[in-house]
Amino acid sequence: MEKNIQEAEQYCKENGLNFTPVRRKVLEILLHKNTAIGAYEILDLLREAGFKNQPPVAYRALDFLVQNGFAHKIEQLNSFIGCTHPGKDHSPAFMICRNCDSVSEEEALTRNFSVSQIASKAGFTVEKAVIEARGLCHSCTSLA
Amino acid sequence: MEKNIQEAEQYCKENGLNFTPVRRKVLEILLHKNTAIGAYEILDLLREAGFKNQPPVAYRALDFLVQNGFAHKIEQLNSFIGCTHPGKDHSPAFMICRNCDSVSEEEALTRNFSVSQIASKAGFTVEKAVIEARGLCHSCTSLA
DNA sequence: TCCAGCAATGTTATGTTATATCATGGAGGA
DNA sequence: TCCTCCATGATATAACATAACATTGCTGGA
Repeated sequence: MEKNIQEAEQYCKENGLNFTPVRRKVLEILLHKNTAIGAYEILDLLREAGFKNQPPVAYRALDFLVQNGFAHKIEQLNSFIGCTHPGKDHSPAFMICRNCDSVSEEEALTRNFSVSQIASKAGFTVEKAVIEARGLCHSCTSLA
Repeated sequence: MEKNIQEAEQYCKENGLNFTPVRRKVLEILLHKNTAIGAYEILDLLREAGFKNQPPVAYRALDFLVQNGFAHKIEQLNSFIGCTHPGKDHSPAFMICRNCDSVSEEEALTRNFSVSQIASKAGFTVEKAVIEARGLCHSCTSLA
């Protein structure tokens, strides 16, 4: 945990990113749990820790963390989870347990593994998978 | 389009599902576009068509359609898209174009294809992929 | 030193998405 | 008939997210 924070700090230093107290605190909050946390729950925890607690405070910090690979948004839950191997250009697959709410991040590596392969490696039983890719469709690629 | 509606009607008849006017209308709305539509936009269109337009009206119809495979929710956009091959137990992958906002549904078949394979078949250039699976984690599977 | 520029944070307000809850109506079976 | 079930009507509010403008505090150059 503390090790991950230090790595994040180091990474920021090397890349000219500003690892401010709120951002650090939010990352600490995220890494503290193995479930995803909503922005407003984070906001509560920030207030308890003496930070301001208007929504933008949390969302800005989360933007920063997501932007720079320290956290991910879980779209199905409208919530966020810390990333334990930031910095790398990775393309993760998340396994969300409907029983214990745990979320585990599995590396899809070069994007050449299927959901079922990833899941079975992780011992996860998939009931429903959401796959959404953003990018450029065929015609828009042609135009560019 | 009209053909898809009729198929949906047929499917409902065979499966004891109630294909009511609102549900039909919402499906028509969804199938009319190749982009995803938000619930409140659907609500507006429902009102124009003479339906009631409180939020639950749209959300209930959408629940029905999603539940029964006539539509899908695009999590990244908080919006919905009609499904052109409902009824089957399929596991789709969505290609969302950031330029023209089109959303195309590609079949991931037995879940044994990777996002990149699916995308390249569709001529889609992936910039960011979201993969989220719901189910049971290793420990919760063991307990059951 | 002074101040222009910039990034981050503070603050207020509001927009957007989604659900809980209770009431009403209508079809079909005991 | 009466009861149950499902769908819808209606009201209220919860939960999630961002716009817009003010303030602060640092940094680097004149």
